[in-house]
Amino acid sequence: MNLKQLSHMLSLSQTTVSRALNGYPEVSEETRRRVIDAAKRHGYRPNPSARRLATGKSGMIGYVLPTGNAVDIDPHFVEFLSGLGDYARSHELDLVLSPADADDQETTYRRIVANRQVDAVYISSPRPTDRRLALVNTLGIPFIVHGRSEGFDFDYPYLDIDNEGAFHEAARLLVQLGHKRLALINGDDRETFAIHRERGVRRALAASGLALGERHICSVTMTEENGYRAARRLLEQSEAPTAIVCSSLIMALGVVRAVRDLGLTIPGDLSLVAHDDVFPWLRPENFPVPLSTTRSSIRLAGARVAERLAARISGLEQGARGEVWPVDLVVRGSVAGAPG
Amino acid sequence: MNLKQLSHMLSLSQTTVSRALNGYPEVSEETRRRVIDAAKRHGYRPNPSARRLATGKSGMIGYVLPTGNAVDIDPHFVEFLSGLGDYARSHELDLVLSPADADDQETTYRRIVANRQVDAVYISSPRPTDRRLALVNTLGIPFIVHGRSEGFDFDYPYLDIDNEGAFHEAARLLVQLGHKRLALINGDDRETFAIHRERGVRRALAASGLALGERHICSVTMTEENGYRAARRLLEQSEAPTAIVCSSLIMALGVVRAVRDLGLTIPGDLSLVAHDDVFPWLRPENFPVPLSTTRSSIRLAGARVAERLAARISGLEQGARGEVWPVDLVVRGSVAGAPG
DNA sequence: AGAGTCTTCCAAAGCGCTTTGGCTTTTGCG
DNA sequence: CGCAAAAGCCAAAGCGCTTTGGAAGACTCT
Repeated sequence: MNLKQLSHMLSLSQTTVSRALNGYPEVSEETRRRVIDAAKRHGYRPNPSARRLATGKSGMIGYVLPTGNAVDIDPHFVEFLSGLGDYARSHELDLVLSPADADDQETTYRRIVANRQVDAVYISSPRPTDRRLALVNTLGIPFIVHGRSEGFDFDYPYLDIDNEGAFHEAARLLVQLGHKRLALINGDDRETFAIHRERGVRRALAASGLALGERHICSVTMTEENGYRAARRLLEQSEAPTAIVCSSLIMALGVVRAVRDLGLTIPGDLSLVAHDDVFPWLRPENFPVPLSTTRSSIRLAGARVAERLAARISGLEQGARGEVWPVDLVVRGSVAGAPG
Repeated sequence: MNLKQLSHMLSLSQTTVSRALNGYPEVSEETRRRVIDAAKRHGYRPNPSARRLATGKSGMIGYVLPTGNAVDIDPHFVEFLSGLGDYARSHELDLVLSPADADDQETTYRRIVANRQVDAVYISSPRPTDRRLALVNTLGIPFIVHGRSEGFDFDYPYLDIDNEGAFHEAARLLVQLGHKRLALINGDDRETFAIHRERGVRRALAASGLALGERHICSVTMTEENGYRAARRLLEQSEAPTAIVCSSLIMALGVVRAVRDLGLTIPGDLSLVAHDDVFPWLRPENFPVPLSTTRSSIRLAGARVAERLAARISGLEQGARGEVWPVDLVVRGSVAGAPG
């Protein structure tokens, strides 16, 4: 059933039917009802390809997926996706993933914009002066950044959590508990979130006249193994930290293993706080010693990004509004006063 | 730059230019060169919307993403996606994720097929007589199933791993080591993979006159917490198993924790084997006691599915070819002879 | 009553591509 | 050399929608 057939069977022109369906005012309320009714009855659905060709709108949102043999998709992605899907489903929005060479995403961005394949895109894990951001900004497609960049002279719309505040709070708590030597096991420090987290920790330490030693900070991709290695390295040095703040639950798994291997205990010898993005399959309260966390549901963020993307597409949201979510500090058994 | 402009500047008709570009034979080799050359020089790229409207082909593959408040996307998905992306990237294939209510995916399948939004779809985590499979089969869109269904009277193309064989091998090893009481911590037993795994274990036990007790089998969604609970339940009963086969690394984390909480040891009191889909962020060799696994890279499967999907779209692959990958059994420190 | 203004609808022109059917021009062959 | 077949190209008709530019009739106002 296409527009032609429908309009013919209503003895109306395609114009009128199209307008009636799309809510234009140039059609009487009575005809509109008649049209909508008939459309529903016959299960008419406008052909998206045709509509897209005519309007340039696709009803999809895009994400450029960095790929490559050595490139792993972050497991956080799937949780974010769950949230995005939750919202998108109820609005008949589809998500198109365009795989791109991790080292050349620009080509892909240009392609999907030039082709009008999607109405909006989102960008995740941005870095300071991230090229994707600059590009997308000049290309003029609606977008939202999940996370934040830094060092640009223009504003842009984003959704981020208060990474600095979260890690500041975590570190402050540890300092208050008497810890003098804190360490940070961070994610890739080329990404803004990691920079912010480090900043938060440093600020908390500085407030008490302490500092984050060169050898007390690690920046690695967030795997269990890297968490283990980092922890061993930290704990086996002479000035071993008495508390560790860790950027992910997955790495925290490794930290816990390292602590055990070294015959130490949590929180007796080491206090541990990690950031929790809220995975259904790995929960901090179920760690051998319940893990204190800074918690923020990445899934909710996904839903919110979808919502704002939809709002931008429809013109409901405009401007470069940034949105920063506060992060909960959840204290559990893994922190205690400094030993000695 | 569109076709009209390009053909005009070449003093050719749109017909000829289009044919030259698409490799049709009705055009001389010389003109073809000339056209291709000009197209490249001016960076001409056919408008996909227009092409899609004319041909009905979209150059995208689809996946219906089950969503809902209580629905979590499987973390395996992201690894599969990495593989899919690897292949898709090199072939300029995009992936469109259509979120659907987990309880009503049919509507979405019908929509994306009716709208010709994608050229092919894949289906994952199928169940016996899975309705999606029957639907997609009648809708006549090219598809591939990742996993297998059962109980249909038609054949279909799929890619699966030898789940039964893998778990058979694992169980057989344990039996050979003298274990009499095996337990299985399985995934959702409404899904075929879980059924196959159980079958494999049973077969191995039966071969030695043993059986899988009613109380020695669990079927749960694969989270750390569920692994822990299942293990406790198993190990605290009177006829506690001396060996456990477990359907995922994530659950195995929970099992390890439970074993510790109970003051037992691996492999002294309990032998453990788990299935490993090969996550970059969690590796069996890094478990407190290196974990024996049945291993199969789900990422490679993703790449292969993409490859076959592409082949089906282009008509290169036809028929209902099923492909079953063997699974490696990797023995590490977590298995030993039965205690006592 | 006539002019001007809404209201309601329509015909037709795109959007940019593919493909059908047909028209010249070459080519092959007796 | 003449004729049929093949080669090479083109004009135009879709694909199914949106949107522009009217047109016809109903209404208001003086």
